[in-house]
Amino acid sequence: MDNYDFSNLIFDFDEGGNNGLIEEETSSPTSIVSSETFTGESGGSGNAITTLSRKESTGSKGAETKEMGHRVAFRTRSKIDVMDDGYKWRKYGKKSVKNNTNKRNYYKCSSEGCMVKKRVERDGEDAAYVITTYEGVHNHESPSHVYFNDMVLSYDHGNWNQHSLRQSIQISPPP
DNA sequence: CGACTTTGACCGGCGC
DNA sequence: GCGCCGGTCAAAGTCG
Repeated sequence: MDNYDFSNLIFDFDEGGNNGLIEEETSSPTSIVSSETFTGESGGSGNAITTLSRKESTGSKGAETKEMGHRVAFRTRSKIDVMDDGYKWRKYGKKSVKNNTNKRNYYKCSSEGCMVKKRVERDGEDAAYVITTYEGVHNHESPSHVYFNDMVLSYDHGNWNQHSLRQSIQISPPP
């Protein structure tokens, strides 16, 4: 399992219906959950780039009733760009951001009816790190029946608590 | 032959 | 109003 190394997990949970529910003034909207329970990175997680300044429109204007769905950002250390999480992803775009010299890849679930989008970006400072951002939820079962981490996040007064984070990545695909 | 990847161009939103 | 940035689409090409 040297392919994936969960040194830093960044959960960027954005719900459109945050009607004043989560209104932290200083707390950044981006909750960083450093989970070292995975492989106990040996000094890997040295610098945590928590400055993910998201221009969240904290301004009043709700108008967030749009179907934003879920947005989760994983920052992992992997040798490969895309992590095979069991779903089939179709690349539909590649762009280079200014903040990052590397290119950003855009993936979309190949299954019909499943408009889940995935954004994979490589860290500019640490090429070993890959930032994968999932957007949306799957409407269908995984083609390979993969049980990813059973992570149940509970929002508790402005703090994300990992209620149940199992590190057992049980992948039982057909041989 | 089919599905998927690749790359450039286009469009929209936001900032100045 | 213009320019910049980010995101998406579509056509061609490639691989299995």
